[in-house]
Amino acid sequence: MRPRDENKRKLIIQAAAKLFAEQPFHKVRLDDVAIAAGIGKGTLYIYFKNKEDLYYSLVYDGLAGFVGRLSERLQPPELGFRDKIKIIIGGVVEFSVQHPQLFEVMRTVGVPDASSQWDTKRRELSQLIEDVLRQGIATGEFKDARPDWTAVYIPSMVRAVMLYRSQSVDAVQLSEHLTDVVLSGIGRANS
Amino acid sequence: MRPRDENKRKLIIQAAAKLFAEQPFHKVRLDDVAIAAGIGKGTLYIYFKNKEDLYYSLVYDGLAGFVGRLSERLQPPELGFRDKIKIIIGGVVEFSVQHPQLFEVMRTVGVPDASSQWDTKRRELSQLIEDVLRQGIATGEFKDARPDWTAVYIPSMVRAVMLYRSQSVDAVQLSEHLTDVVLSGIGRANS
Amino acid sequence: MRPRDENKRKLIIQAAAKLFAEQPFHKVRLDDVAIAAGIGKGTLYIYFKNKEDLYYSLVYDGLAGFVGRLSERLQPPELGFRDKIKIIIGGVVEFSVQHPQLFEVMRTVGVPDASSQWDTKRRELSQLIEDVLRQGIATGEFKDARPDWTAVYIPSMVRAVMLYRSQSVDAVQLSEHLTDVVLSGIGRANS
Amino acid sequence: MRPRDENKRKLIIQAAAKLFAEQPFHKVRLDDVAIAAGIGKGTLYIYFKNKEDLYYSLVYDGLAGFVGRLSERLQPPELGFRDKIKIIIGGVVEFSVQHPQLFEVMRTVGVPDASSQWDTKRRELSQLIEDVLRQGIATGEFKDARPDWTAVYIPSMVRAVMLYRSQSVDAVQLSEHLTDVVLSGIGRANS
DNA sequence: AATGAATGAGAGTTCATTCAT
DNA sequence: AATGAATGAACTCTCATTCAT
Repeated sequence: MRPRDENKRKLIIQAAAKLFAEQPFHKVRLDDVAIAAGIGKGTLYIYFKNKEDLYYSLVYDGLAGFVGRLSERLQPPELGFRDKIKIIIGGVVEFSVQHPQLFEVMRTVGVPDASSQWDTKRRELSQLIEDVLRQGIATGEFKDARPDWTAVYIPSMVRAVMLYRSQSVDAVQLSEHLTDVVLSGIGRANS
Repeated sequence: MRPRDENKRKLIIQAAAKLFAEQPFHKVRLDDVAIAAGIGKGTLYIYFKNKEDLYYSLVYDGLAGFVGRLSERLQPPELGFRDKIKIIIGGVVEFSVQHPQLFEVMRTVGVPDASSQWDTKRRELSQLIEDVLRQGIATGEFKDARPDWTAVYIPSMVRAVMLYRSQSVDAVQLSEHLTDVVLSGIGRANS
Repeated sequence: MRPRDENKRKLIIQAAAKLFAEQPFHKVRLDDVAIAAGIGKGTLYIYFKNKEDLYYSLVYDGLAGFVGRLSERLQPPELGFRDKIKIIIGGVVEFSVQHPQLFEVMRTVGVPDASSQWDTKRRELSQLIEDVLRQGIATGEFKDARPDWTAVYIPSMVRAVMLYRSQSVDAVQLSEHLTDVVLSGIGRANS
Repeated sequence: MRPRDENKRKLIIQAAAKLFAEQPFHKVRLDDVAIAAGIGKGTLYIYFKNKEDLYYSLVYDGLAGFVGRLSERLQPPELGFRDKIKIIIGGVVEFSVQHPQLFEVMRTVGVPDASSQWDTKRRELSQLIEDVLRQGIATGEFKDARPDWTAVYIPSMVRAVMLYRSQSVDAVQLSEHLTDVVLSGIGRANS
């Protein structure tokens, strides 16, 4: 008996991510995913229930990894809240640059069953950001009437730039610009 | 294929908008669109070249109307740049509230052929915003290294809130919060 | 608009009957059915819900026609019960000769959902026979402890001969033999 | 593919018989057969060439055992032909009661390659019955123009009752009724 | 001998599109 | 212009069979 190769799942997800990034869901053929992954078509169904499952697993895996890593980076107690915001923004930008497919993929995704796994991870990310904001508000470092909204602003801003301005984006510059806007806004005079 | 009855076209677009808002592109059947619009399936092809055309036309129409109206509202020469930003944000929010389907629809949309009509309109909106920003920068009222980026931030922030926080959104409150963040940021201390 | 051609249903059923008679259910491809009927594959799904539906419809139609005709032939009040038995046996034999595919088809059919349409027709046939038997019993012309069983014997006997002895079957001879056996049995001495 | 463990073969056949009795051929998955038999899927192919082979082997085995046993029971030279008919009918009924699955299974079976093994066994059974009939005819005890046909009637009658009236069947009663019909028929008056 | 992960041909079914009416 | 019956390409998914272990 051939042992279940755990790498194969990863392999499939990678191949699929690429294809889903290039075309919308309905144009991606599982035939092509199988070919790209170098496996048989039937094998897909050993690792994933169906096309949707593959799709959401892919988003989930990517997001879960990212949120996990980001969460760790925010642990050090010596970090100030502004530092944390920088880390968050930097992290989101970095992720969007390193996994453009994945970021791209999430565009097609609607709001799935709010119960679906990947949505849970998305909420987790929002919560992570919101928590940082709330702590900063508590110390008076931030002032924000709706940190829950601000928490969803941040990833969406990155996404928008990557989506519509991707050719000319420098990660560092984008991080700095975003941090600037979020922390200080663009208004200068007559405030 | 030449629209004879302009009303019928609107009818179809309305019916389609509802369905495309509820389900992703590939799950919407033209059969259902025809039924919802109360017309025959073949009639769709009189008014639209194919499914994609219907889809993009729908987004285009909505967006074009919005951009047109917004553009007009920004005409009065007595408006200050901060007022204009408020108008823009208010307009986007208002649009997203009044046409949630349309706003929802755009989620599925990827970056279509950059040449596609609706993308043109999206760029027009971005440009509209960017222009206001640049003018404000010129007068020293705004300070922004990348107004082109900021221009895409704004609609994306609205979109994100509508998408993920839609249950609890009050239009006025959202407008104000957004304006606040964009103009002043959330940072208070140590700036 | 092309009007729904009611002949088309018949056409499909005929083509399908031939194929289902030649091969077991799972070896019949709908592709081939469509080709044989000279229609598009999708058209099948306008007239039938799916492969099973086509299959059972086919059996049902054939059986319904037969039971209807047989029922009429048994109407004349001047018929004696022995005549009626002869008519029934003759009818079943004739049907099995004229529609060998259909008879053949029924072999594959299991006992479907007892609720399925075709089973209803089969029961109707059984009942028709049973009624004749019961009437004959009432007049003393027949003696049969279980006319309900005898009613199912008769078609099954025809079926068996057609299935396993089909090369050498003469309809008239078979009818007479069956009538003989059913009415008189084969025992002669020592009864 | 050479059966090493004769027990395992039996095990598989038993498990398969149950499944094939419950569903038509094409709905039975070898996966399920393997699970039901408590063995690996690949093991099936050690004992049987393929799905069809398993299927026919199953029928063959059951039938072969039955025909063998029946044949023995008919050996005693002191038996009269009527006794033999009773034994045959009783045997068929008993078999159909004890192995309803197997009996049920044979329904799906078409006329396979007339060359297939199981058909040979079926012919053997027919021949066994026909021989008894012919001997009875020779002694004048029976009168039957087509004992070859009568030979196929008998099992088919049992099958039909088991298939369509199975809930209410008492083996002894069925045997007696069948014997009655076959030997004496149901006609009483005016013969 | 035994296994079950892997395979991929082939099946049923859907649905955007066409076209006769 | 309007229709919906007809189409068939293309899809997802199944499952008998193979084969590395």
